Amino acid sequence: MPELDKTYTPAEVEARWYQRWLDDKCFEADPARVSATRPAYSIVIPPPNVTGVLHMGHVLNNTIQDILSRRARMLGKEVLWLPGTDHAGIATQNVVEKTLKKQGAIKHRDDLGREKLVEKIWEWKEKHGDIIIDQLKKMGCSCDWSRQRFTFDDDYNACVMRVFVDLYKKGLIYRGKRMVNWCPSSLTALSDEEVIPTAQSGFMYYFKVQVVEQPDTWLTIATTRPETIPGDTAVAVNPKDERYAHLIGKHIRRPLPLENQASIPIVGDDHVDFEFGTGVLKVTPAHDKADFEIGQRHKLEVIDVLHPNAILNDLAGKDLAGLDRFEGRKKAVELLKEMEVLVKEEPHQNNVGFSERAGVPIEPRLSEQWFLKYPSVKESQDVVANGEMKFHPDRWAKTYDHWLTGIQDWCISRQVWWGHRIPVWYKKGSDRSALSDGTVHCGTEPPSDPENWEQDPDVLDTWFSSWLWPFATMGWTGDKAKDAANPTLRAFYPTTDLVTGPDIIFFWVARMIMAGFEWMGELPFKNVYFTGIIRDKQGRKMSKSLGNSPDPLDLISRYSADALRFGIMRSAPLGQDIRYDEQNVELGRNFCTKLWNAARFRQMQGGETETEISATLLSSDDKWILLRLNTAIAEVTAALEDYRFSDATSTLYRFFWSEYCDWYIEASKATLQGTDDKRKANTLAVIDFVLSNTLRLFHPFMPFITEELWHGMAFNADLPADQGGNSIMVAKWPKPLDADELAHFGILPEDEKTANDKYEAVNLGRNLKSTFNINKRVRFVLKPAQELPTHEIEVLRILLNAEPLDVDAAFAPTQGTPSALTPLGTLFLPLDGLIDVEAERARIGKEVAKVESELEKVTAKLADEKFTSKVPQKVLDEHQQRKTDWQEKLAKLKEMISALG
RNA sequence: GCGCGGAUAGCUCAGUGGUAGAGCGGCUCGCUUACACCGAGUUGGUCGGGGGUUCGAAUCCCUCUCCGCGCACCA
Repeated sequence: MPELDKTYTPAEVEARWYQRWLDDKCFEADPARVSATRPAYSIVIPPPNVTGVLHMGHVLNNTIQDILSRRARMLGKEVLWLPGTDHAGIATQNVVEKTLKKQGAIKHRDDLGREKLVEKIWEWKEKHGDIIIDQLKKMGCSCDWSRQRFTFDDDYNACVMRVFVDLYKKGLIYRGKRMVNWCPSSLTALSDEEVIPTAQSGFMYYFKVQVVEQPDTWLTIATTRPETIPGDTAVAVNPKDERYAHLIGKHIRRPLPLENQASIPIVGDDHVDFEFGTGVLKVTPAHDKADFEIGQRHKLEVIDVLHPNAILNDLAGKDLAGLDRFEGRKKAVELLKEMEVLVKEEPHQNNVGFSERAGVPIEPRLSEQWFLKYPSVKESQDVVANGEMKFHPDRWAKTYDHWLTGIQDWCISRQVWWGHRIPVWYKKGSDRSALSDGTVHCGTEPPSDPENWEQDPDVLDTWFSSWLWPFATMGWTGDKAKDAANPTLRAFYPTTDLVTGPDIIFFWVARMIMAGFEWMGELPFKNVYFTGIIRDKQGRKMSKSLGNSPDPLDLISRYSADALRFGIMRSAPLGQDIRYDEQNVELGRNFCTKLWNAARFRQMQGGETETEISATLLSSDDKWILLRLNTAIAEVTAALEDYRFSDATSTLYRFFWSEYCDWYIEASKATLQGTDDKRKANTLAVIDFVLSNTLRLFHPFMPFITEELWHGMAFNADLPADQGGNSIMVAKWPKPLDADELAHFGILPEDEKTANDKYEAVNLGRNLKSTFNINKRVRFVLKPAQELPTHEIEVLRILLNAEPLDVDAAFAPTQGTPSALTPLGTLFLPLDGLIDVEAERARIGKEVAKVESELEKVTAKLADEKFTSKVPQKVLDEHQQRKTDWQEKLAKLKEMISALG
């Protein structure tokens, strides 16, 4: 056995093993190896932004995927964890544009033009694209890097084009002039999902307008956006509103712009809520979704008073033109004041939609966009509703179902340049509003006479490429015969698990399911695990602007990747948000150190790795730890099968730290420090057995240190290469000893009690020592309740740190000797009158009080006829037994007090 | 407004009808030949409030309060 270093050096170990795993192609999936006895297991990574950097959310998400993948390998499956990145259209273009502007290279993207800018973005991608991938590698992620994909790869691009053309031909993609969410910063349309409603404190402005036909009548209108008054083309009231109904059909004078105070109609529309504001609504069809609909119903004029970048245009009038929308608001209020029509302004809370990527308020805007009527909606809804696809936690199924029920068409076009260009060409000189077969071309290839055509300038929403991820990454071609012969698709689609955040359930998960059905005829994954959101200690979401997100790479360098992984998994209960606390990572590091030292301890006992355990030589402690190991294996296995990762880590922690290290190893020192070589070798065999199982149980969580120790302890030595000889990654996942094996070792369930009783006696003895402030080795005397083997006495002595431990059935303590009732008998701490009798009396008195109170409770219950007559026999027996136990204990405690004198 | 989570020890969380738990922290001891990134001991709770069902409720029902999230509305 090679000797382990005194201290663990994770940085060196982690780098070395990761390279070795890569060299040995340990992560590479081979569809040819899939068989009935070697089933496939697959996950596709939620592709991070190609120019992004790793954050804690990635750590959580990818640790889980790695745990699932690594365990699947240990279960003997052929595993494909398929990695890659996405091009994140708007975000990436924003970053590059901003950088170029900062460098002074451009003022506006038009200065460079489409081709040049896209070139610059590619340069950026080449430079930054591998950062996040390298970071995932630092975490230990066991992805098949040979299959790494990017949403802009040629093959992938072809999939996107094919899908667009297919949907277009099916009539599901159409072009329409509609109100969309417009981002004035990125100058593009956004889908509803990319708009985040955000509470804003603003003002509600009340202003009055004159009814043209009745100059004495004034109406008061409430608005939050006075700058859009020049775009008003009507005011609306509810026809059922008695205050105003008689005015329908008349007109009011629009106050702005000053040079064009047009007369606009008063219309009746049910949309108006007469409880809200004044019950009179100004209608701006160009700048509000609801207003646009009112406008449609009443055939109102549409006046767009904003430039695309939200600067007011000439139609807003000379006072407002050229102002930004927010400055324009102030100016409009001033003008209303000057005209003396501003009635009041009140602070007002409302929700304003913000662009998810650019962080600015979006502007509802009428524009020509491409829309998609979602395909395969019913299948997608059913597959989750009927439980064929499982969500964990399953409450997300309800959210998913709700969204699909009220689903709206998806605006898929974006007015940026970094993205998949829409494969539609228009015949030059043709009228785009009246397209026909001859004037529009939609195809994966340009028209044969490209000089006569112009391609649509728009690109597709990034999610329009991401929704194909589960099969486009596997080489899907859309050709039935080819795809049927594609070994990767055949073996690994549908994938097994998807791990993602619930915030992208609509953006991504739902759409992937639809795409799966539409083009593969099948669901894309069988289980979806939704992680929680990582929050800081105060419960705030982690964000760049708050600066409360730690850098995972920094954590790795300070604590190791294993520590980070273990720490984050320990604090991530199923379905709940995670309070991140660096202490958990520190605890992960401590755990690694403990593991390292426990392995070193084993090595220091010498001897080769022992494999044969002799049933006849097993001590009660050996049997106990084997039973505890069985429980731990069963618990961890069950927890992982239910995606309860933090439960799994709790079990690992409890088993290893408290059961194995604190009790078993300490107890086995009786043997290891003894002179019986046969027993010693047998205990070492038990230790090796337990450690080799422990390392395997830990491996999915802490891949590096477990691999290092697997080899360091030579547990790989006698194993075939593909079963752990080469790497712990493919060692067999532990199984509890079955009934036959337990019988072979002569282990009975009640063996657990034998050791437990002993440990309880130890606890009580230690407690005695600390009560009397004894911190040296001292003499204990046990007056045994039954005969004890010498080995057990030696274990007791070591655990009690007693010198000596006398066993004396006839022990007659001097008055005042502290003692404790233990399952093994009465344990005395003879201090030869050195103790404070009063302190001891107080100590036992406290215990008496507790026992008396418990006894009182149970006695009262048993005296209550309502209780005894209604309760099941089993519960009654339990209570009876409890009463007897407390009574006995009380009697003995009283004896102890009287023995004090 | 509708829906979904959550409220248990100082902190993070287990605990779905039968004697309230764990880890961390705090405090007190201790460098006993694996480990001070450690060991031993100890201290912490009328289980958010109120009502109900029950012999018995942290647990089931009703109701209220507070925190978080989603959807709708948002003039």
